[in-house]
Amino acid sequence: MSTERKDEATEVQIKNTAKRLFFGEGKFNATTQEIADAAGVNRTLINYYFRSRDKLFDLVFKDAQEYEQKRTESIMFSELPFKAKIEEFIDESFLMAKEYPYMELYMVTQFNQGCYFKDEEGMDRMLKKFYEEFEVAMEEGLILKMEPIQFIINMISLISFPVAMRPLFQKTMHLDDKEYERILTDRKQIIMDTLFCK
Amino acid sequence: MSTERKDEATEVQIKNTAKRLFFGEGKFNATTQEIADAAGVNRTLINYYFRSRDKLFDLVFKDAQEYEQKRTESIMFSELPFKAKIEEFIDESFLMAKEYPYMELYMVTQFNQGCYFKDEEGMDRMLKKFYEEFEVAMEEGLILKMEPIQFIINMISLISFPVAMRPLFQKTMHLDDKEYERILTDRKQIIMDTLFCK
DNA sequence: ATCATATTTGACAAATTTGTTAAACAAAAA
DNA sequence: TTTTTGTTTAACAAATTTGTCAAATATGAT
Repeated sequence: MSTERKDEATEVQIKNTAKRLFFGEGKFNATTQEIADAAGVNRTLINYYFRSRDKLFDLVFKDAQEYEQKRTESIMFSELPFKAKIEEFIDESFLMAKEYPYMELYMVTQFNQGCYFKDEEGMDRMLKKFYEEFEVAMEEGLILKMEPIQFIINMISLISFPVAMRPLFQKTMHLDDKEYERILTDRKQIIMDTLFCK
Repeated sequence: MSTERKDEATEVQIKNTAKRLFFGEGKFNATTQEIADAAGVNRTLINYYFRSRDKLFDLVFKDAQEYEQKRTESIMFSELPFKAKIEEFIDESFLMAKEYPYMELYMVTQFNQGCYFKDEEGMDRMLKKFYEEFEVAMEEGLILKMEPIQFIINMISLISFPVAMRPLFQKTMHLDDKEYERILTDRKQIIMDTLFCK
């Protein structure tokens, strides 16, 4: 029996390539052949390392979910004041979106096709914490009076949508890559001004 | 040569079913067989009426695009004051989203796979008009000072995202259908409060 | 060097999906 | 009725995609 692998470069290579294709280039329907070609390996290796195409998909999806949740948790449970947390979250989100612009979209389409949620408990803990801090911020007059859920929806929407919808926006508004990057950079302040009263 | 058809019920039936599957249920990868089954017709009829699967897809996509643009145009070129136009737009969007929750998402994924835009000219005219009215509203202090493009992004994001992301949100936040409907209803006022200063 | 194990490859089989064709069927026109 | 036109079906062919298997190759340990 072998518990260790001498060279798992290929396995990692395949997984990363799949990640890049899905999240980086939006090729949600990439075939095993396309993935193998892009990774520069034989197609059969995908079956060898991951048993099936679906298994590979699930794995990439799970990893992404975990990563995103950890990232968010580390911000939300930090010692930063509420408003700074949101700023941090925006920064992180845009950074992520720069490398993997289609990730959010992929997550949604996966959920649409009946996908379960991984660490539900962790998410609940985080939401609870958020709700508490949100109440305080609202009392302080930092935020317009509203249900916390509405604030969350506002926040996620303002951050994620322009990233997920980028190709649509760019084409509709005739914006080149450089111009859109600038707009996204400017957005951090815009979002903060939109979310907070003062 | 035949310019008229005695009974185009089947053709319409297929098109509507495809529309429902794509936009209503989010089955973006539905096969011709699935579409035919859902429509209760023989699969070959899809080829008979639309020549190929792709042609059917293109047609449904084009129709949806046209419809959405017409809808928006009729509001934007109406005699309503700026703020009322936005309200109208929100109402229309939510109504649309109720029947076809996955439409926005579908549009984006189509654009991601390199799709052209239909009536570019019409869109440009509309944007120009919007920019003009936006400038006025900003001068009047109705809106925080920002680039019009940022306002548009804010608006579309706040409206469309919670609709497109509904399955994700609902599962994450443990909300049943009724509760989410209520949240969407409440959102109109929230969005207006978020977009406008007074 | 030999052996055992891990990795990679090519060839093949199976499944899925799409598109074509010829024939059956229905309905209106001649 | 016969003909014509339009519609629907079943059977087939082609293409695509996935998964399996045995053989080939590499790599490290003995």
